[in-house]
Amino acid sequence: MGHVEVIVKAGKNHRQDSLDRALAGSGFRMTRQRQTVYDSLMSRRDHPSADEVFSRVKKTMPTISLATVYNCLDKLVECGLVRQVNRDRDSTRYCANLREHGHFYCRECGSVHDIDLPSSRPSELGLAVPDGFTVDHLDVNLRGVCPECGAGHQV
Amino acid sequence: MGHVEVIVKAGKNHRQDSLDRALAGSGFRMTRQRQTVYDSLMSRRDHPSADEVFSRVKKTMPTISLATVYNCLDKLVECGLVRQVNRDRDSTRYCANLREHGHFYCRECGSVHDIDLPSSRPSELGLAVPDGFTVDHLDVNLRGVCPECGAGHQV
DNA sequence: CTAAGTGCAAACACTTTGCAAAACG
DNA sequence: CGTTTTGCAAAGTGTTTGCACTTAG
Repeated sequence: MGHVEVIVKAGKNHRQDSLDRALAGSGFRMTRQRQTVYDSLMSRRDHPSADEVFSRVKKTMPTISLATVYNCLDKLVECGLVRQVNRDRDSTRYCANLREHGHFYCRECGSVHDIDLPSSRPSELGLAVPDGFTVDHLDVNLRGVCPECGAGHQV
Repeated sequence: MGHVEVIVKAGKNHRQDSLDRALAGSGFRMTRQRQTVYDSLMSRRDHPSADEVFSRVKKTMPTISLATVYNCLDKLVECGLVRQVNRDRDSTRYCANLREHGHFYCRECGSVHDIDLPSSRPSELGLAVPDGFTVDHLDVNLRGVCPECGAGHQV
């Protein structure tokens, strides 16, 4: 029990350190709201929308507003701690996994899963990018059915 | 001149045939609006938003409404003649290129370019999709700077 | 004829903004 | 203390919907 405590605390301190550093690095201030939003994202590594983050954060900080959640999320994106994940016209989702990765969207349940990329360089994926194009960012999305939803259908 | 005429006419007839067939195949009716919207998409192979399609189509059909353009585009997507292209929260764009391909978005000018994919199967792109996932669709997006915009910067 | 499609305006969901009050450094 | 950030409500954007009128088959 004491052991678990230590790990959790260490995890949280480390988390807070990166937040502190990242905010400072981009010239932003540390606020209770930003910390709470970031904690919420880091503690559950799913892909919540701003509204879902709002709901979660309201439990520990009932006075926070949705606009502030958007604001905090934007700042976290700006300082590079969080990635935005867009799936068609759905609400933007937020992802605290900074590893280069793509996303799998389940057509049935709407869940989002991270998919590792072998490389972030288009040429290594066999993509034929014509001369003259400079590629900054590669975004790979898969659609289909996740194991939970597929199980029912395929016997 | 006569030659060009013939080609253009043939192109248009072929185009109309596919539209006829695709609509019929999905149980939709042919309308002047759908034909005009489809022609507009096919004649300029760029990636216009619904609003841009609306502007273009209004020139030849001034009474058409934006809602109808959305409606027509949706039907064209449903019968498989057109693909939707979403870039973050931007307006949905529409693409009449049915070859399997990805898209390159220029950060500077916002232009969209088609990028050929070597395969539509994730495994052939080296993507590690965990067991149990069924993949229907693969969507690859690149961000960066296109040749026109890049030229100025890199001397 | 009659079901499907159009055109309009109003509704919608998600996101951003303007501004006074509060809080960080 | 001076800025930055918050919280609220209001505006904005892209898209969809409800409904009377029109049209394709």
